[in-house]
Amino acid sequence: MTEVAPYQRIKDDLRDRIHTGLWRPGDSIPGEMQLAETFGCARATVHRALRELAEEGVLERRRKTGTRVAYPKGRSLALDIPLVQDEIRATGAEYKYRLMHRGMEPLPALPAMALDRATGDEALHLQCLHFADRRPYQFEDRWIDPATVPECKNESFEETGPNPWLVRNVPWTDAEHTISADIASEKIAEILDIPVGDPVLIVERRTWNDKGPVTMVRFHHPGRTHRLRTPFGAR
Amino acid sequence: MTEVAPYQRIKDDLRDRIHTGLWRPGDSIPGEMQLAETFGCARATVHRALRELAEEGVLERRRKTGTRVAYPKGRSLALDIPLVQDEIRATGAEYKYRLMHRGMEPLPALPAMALDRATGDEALHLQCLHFADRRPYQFEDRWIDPATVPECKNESFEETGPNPWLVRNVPWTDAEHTISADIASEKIAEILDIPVGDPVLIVERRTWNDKGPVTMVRFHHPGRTHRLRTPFGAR
DNA sequence: CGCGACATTTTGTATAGTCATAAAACGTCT
DNA sequence: AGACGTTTTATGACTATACAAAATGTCGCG
Repeated sequence: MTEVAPYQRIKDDLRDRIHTGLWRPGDSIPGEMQLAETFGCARATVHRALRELAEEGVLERRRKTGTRVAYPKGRSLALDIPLVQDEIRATGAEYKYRLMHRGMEPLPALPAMALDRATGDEALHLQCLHFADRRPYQFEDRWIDPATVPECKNESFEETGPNPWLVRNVPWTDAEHTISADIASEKIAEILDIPVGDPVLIVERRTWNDKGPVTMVRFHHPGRTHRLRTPFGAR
Repeated sequence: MTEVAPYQRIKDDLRDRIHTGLWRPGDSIPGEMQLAETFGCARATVHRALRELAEEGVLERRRKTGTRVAYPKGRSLALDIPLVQDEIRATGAEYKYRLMHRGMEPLPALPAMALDRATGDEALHLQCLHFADRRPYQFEDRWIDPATVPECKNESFEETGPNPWLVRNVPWTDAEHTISADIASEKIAEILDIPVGDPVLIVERRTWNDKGPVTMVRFHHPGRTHRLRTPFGAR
């Protein structure tokens, strides 16, 4: 029943040989044809296993030279960044959303640069608060480029946050995330209901379309309580 | 030019249909056979395109039901966490390493829990500083489980940091990362040469083997200057 | 000796055909 | 009508084969 697919068995087997140290970084491993023979399967099956392992960064493949065990590079760490409401509801807490500010405004220097526009160009500025069990959980400070997303001007964002709306209505192709730490300014402290000087964890996101920059947003979290964590067993 | 592989063209084409809104989340898309016909290729080629798009989370596939466009879930964000020395040297700065402390010590409560051992069990405790151009860049506070990695007791870690050594000598299978923000305590402030109360970005990592927990480590970075960022164009 | 043309090797991709598997739809029997 | 087994259908996986592309090594010519 839970018969594993052959290509999976091969992947696991090869991974094992690396994890046990039988094959070490830099080692050349047998060619596809030879492996196919030892595993008693077609080359295509071995190929798939090797291809996927290479995609995961475990192996490095070059034509003619063959396949070798990759030197461990930096870990690439897969963080899950779910929609806030999902994240909060997953913990069993009650989610609440409040729009604090909405208006077309000239872009200050920093967001302008982030959106690749000139300082002073008009853009939609949104500030929202997300609550978990009536306590501030995340402060969202967002700019949306009306040139790329003209529909945003007709949205009030009173009821639903910009994130779900954007995710649903504006497909994007590229994103960049930046994570940093800061301390709460007076304004941020008041908004998040924490003492001035407390740590704040900041996630900044910029997204692009084929048409250009879509939005740039900074999420502020109370740093003492908030953590970003990878799911266990990410391989 | 047909320099791109057909399965890639198909992937891009399908992605486009989604990004342009032709196909929207929840929509069913044509079956493999039908797509194969419209693209003028074999079913296997379409299959590969669909499989990879499903792996990327763009599509959802169920037998008999067919393939449909996935509702955008949380983004999973791939952070690169390179070895410190690579990270520093990549910026052109000079890298320097200093071992501050090394000793077999009874585990305090927190690291003990992280390593899944009893408080008071002996483990190897290391504290190191990594410099970029003579300025403190990262403070590393690490515990290594000697039960899983007995060789660690013979390593001085005077010259090379524990990270490269572990990466090279102790294969691991699972890792968990946690990112959080804090403010500099007196001790951390002195070590990192920043004012007390400044923000600190903390990355914590736990890694496992088939034999059990390997190591747990906390990296402290000056938060005003340090950023974690995703590589651009991660799709 | 230098260097370009060519052959070889190994991975990459495509194809058709087969079998497996899951789930929905259908039909039959009670 | 409802329960249960059968058929249908779409995806999932594997095999075998063929050819393409890339990198390397080699041969031969000037």
